[in-house]
Amino acid sequence: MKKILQIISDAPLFNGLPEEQLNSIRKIAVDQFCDKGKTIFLEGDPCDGFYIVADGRVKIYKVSFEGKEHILHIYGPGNPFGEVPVFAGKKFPANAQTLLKSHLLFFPRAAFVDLISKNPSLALNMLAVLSMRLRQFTVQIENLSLKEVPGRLASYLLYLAKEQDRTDTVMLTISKGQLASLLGTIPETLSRILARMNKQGLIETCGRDIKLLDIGGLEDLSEQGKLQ
Amino acid sequence: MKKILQIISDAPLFNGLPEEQLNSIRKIAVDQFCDKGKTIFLEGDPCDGFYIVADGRVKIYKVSFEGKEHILHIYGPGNPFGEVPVFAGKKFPANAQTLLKSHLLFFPRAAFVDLISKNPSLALNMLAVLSMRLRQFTVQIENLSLKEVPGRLASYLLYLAKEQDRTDTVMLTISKGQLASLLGTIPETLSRILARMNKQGLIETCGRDIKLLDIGGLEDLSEQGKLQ
DNA sequence: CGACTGCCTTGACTTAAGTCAAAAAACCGT
DNA sequence: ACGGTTTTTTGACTTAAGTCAAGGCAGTCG
Repeated sequence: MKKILQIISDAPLFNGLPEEQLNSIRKIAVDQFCDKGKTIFLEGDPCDGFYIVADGRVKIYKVSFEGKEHILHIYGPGNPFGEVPVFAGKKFPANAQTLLKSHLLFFPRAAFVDLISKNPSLALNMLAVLSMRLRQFTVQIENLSLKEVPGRLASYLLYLAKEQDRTDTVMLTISKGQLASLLGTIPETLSRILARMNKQGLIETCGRDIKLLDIGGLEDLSEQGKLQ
Repeated sequence: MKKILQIISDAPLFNGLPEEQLNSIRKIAVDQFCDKGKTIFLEGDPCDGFYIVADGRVKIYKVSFEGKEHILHIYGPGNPFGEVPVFAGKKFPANAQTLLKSHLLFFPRAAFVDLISKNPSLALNMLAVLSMRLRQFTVQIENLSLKEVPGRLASYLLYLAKEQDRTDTVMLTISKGQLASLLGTIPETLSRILARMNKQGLIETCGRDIKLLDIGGLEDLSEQGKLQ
C-alpha cells in the first residue's frame, strides 16, 4: 500500500501543488478499503464528498428502467470520481462500484470546498480536470450518436494502444461484457463484431489479447464509423 | 441592447460576485455582434478564449465523416460556451454557429485565467458551471445509450414544459430538423415518431406548438425509453 | 397570383443491432 | 483434475431506425 501523501501528490488533480498544500489536503483525506463488487454510492445518494482511486478499479454506471447497465467510465489509480456533485448539487448522478479490491481516498465536501476557496491554484487544477472530463464526454457523445458499434470499438482499440504504448497488440483490462457496456452495446453484438473484424483481417483476437493487424484500417473505421 | 455589465452580472458564471470583481471582468470582455448562421469557431481551431451569449442563440455541434451533423447543445442568453478548452487544452472540441442574429461577449484566455487565479469565489462559480455541464452530459449519454428515440423525445418535451413553466402546451424554440439532430436522429424518424405519439393520444402537434395530452404517459416513456 | 425555396411528412426498402435461447469456452475453488 | 460458475460465442428471429425518393405545405418575393 502506497503512502497517502504519495498517492495525493501523484494524482493529476493535485499536480504541481506545493508541499504545504499537499499536506493540508492529506489532512482531510479519509482512507477506505473495499472488496471487489462493493457499491460505493448509488444514483440519487446524497453527496458529501468525492473519491480518488488509490489502488484498484471502479466503474461508474447508469442503469436503465429494464435493468440494463451502461458503464460511463472505468477509473484506475490516480483518478478522482464523484467530484461533480460536490460543486453542482447534492446528489450523485450515477452509480459507482469497485471492479477489484480497491483502496480509495475520500474527501469530505465541506473541508474540500474550504481548501479550494483558499487555494486558487488548486482550483485551477480542478478546473483543468473537469474540463478534460467534459472533453471526453463530448467524444463519447459523438461516438454514440455518429458512429456504429464497429467504429466505437475501433476507436477504443486505438485508444488502448496509445494508453499501453503499443502498436501491435493490446490487452483488454476489462471483460468483454464490460467493454460492450462501455461501448453502449451488448456482449452478443460485440462478439459478432470482433468475429467480423477478425475475418476482415483488421485484428486477431486471442482471449483478452488483441493483435492489431491493420492500424490504418482501424483508423478509417474509427473516423468513418462504419465497417466496410 | 443590454449593458455589458448587466449581462455579466446576470450570467450564472458570475453570480454573486461583488461589484468590484464584476467590473474587472467587464474590463476584459470584448463585444461581438454576429448575423444568423455565422460560424464562431470550428472543431480543432486554436482556443484563445471563451464566449457568453448576451443575446440570440448559438448551436454547438459535431459533424460526422459523411457530413451528418449532431447538435450537442443550444445556448441562449446568459450561457457560456467554449470555456472547456480554456482549461483543458488548446483546441475547440466542437463547432459553434449562431442560429439567430446574436450578441456575444468574448473573454480572452490569458486575462480570464489571471482573474480566476486571483479570485477563489469566481473559481468556485466556474467549478459549479462545469460540474453542471458534466451532469447534463451524463444525462445525454444515458439518453443516447439507454433510450430509444421516443424516450428521448418524451424527456425533451417534459424538459421544455418545465423550462417554459407550462403543463399543457409547449412551443418548440428550434426547427424540427434541429430537434432531430439534438436528439441524435434524423428529421424523417422524428416526424414518424411525432405522428405515432399523436395517434396514441400522448400529444397533439400543431406546427411548432405541441399539446401535452398525457403527462403521465410521457413520463413513463421517458423513464422506460420505449414506446408501448 | 403563381413559381420558388425551405421545411416537413410519407412510403417502400435496407440494415444495424437487439432479443431469446443454447452451446462452447474459460475460470475458480476445492 | 473436477464440478460448477461465469463468460463468450453462435444461431434464428425481430425490430428500431436509417436511406432514398417523392409529395405536400407553408411562406416569400418578384
